[in-house]
Amino acid sequence: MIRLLLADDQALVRGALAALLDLESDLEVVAQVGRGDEVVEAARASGAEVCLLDIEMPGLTGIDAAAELRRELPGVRSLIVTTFGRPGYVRRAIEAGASGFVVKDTPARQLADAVRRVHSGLRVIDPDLAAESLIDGPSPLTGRERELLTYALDGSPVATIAARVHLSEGTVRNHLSAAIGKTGATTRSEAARIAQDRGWL
Amino acid sequence: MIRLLLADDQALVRGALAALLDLESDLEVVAQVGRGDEVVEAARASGAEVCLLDIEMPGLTGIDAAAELRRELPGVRSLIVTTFGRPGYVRRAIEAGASGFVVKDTPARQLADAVRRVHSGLRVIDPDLAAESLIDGPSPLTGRERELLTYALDGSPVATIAARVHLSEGTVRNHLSAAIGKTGATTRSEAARIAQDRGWL
DNA sequence: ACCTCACCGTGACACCTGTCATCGAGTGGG
DNA sequence: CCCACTCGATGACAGGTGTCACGGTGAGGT
Repeated sequence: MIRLLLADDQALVRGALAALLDLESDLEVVAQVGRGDEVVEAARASGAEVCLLDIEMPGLTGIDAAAELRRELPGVRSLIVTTFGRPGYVRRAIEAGASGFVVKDTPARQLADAVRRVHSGLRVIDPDLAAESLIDGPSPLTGRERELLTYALDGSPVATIAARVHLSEGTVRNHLSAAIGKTGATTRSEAARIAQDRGWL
Repeated sequence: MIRLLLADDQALVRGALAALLDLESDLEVVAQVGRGDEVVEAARASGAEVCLLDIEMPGLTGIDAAAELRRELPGVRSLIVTTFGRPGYVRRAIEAGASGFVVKDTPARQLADAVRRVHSGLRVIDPDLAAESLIDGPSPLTGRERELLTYALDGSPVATIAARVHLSEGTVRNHLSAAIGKTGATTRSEAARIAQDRGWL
């Protein structure tokens, strides 16, 4: 009997996944949480062996939750289950110590198998995403560039961004210009979108 | 026995919802599709009585699929099940003839009840969303403004948008300026984001 | 010690963007 | 019929934006 923890901010999806996995005779959902920062505590209390983690969650990212699990409960394995198969996500998930990465597009019947493999110590990674993540390479963005791009995501004017990070307007423009060059974009909005698509933010 | 059709582009979520609903003794999932433009055909072939429709789907929106169902198979009821509880979505869903609107944040155990109510002819609408949708009013955007805003969503330069719709650059700027005023924004990117949040696109 | 690189800043320049005034054509309601 | 509204367009202007050149600091590697 493999003991599972589910972390997803959408209650309906969480409950549905629980129903799906409980159909398997060798799987048992022992905990469910809707926030990233509740994962470790719930995992400890429930004695979960495998944690299925969504990435977009309030409190803490699924990837960050996987890193925390690695530190606090090294015996627990984590499997990222997410909507967005962004190349950078795969890389960061593996670096955070996750044992698997599955997108929500995969057929439902394959999920239980992925869980079993992760539980037995194998790595489960979507082959297409692994390839993309390799050819793409790691993020070329510096810390500042990444930070400023996240603020540029909604199309804020440079002045607003500069005020938010307490920097000169010219400096912000320069960092963003560098980011635009690295992403191959022509405007900061486009650069921000591209960076997000690749999981660089 | 209520016969259900599930439409959601994420196979895992679709399968999980099927597992969840099949646990109920009076419900039966008789069809599953991953595209909006396959809904009507599948509903006809399977004899579904209630269709659970996601909004974001390839081919056709869940809302548009509900409208098509209304026309082609008036006896079939539709229940929108979506991630985003945008006020404009609720309004458009009801206008399209949907009988219910539920966000994926709601507890899993409430879904089956929602399905039963819809099947018995009642309307099921998230009360918070209904209120928001009322105070918000309908979209103030004209057709052109809405169209141009969708192209502005990714931060494209005005010149690119103008070329795409075969309009003068100045005209595009004027329409976008109007949209910026109506949304209370200061840039077209912000206006586009606000309009999308309210379900005006 | 030297080099590299990320970081912060200034100034200048060409270009893009948002706003406003103004025009004409078409549509539908009172 | 006239009015209100949308749509398309032009021109002009202030201000925002992207790029480049240049300078300076500090951390880390050789």
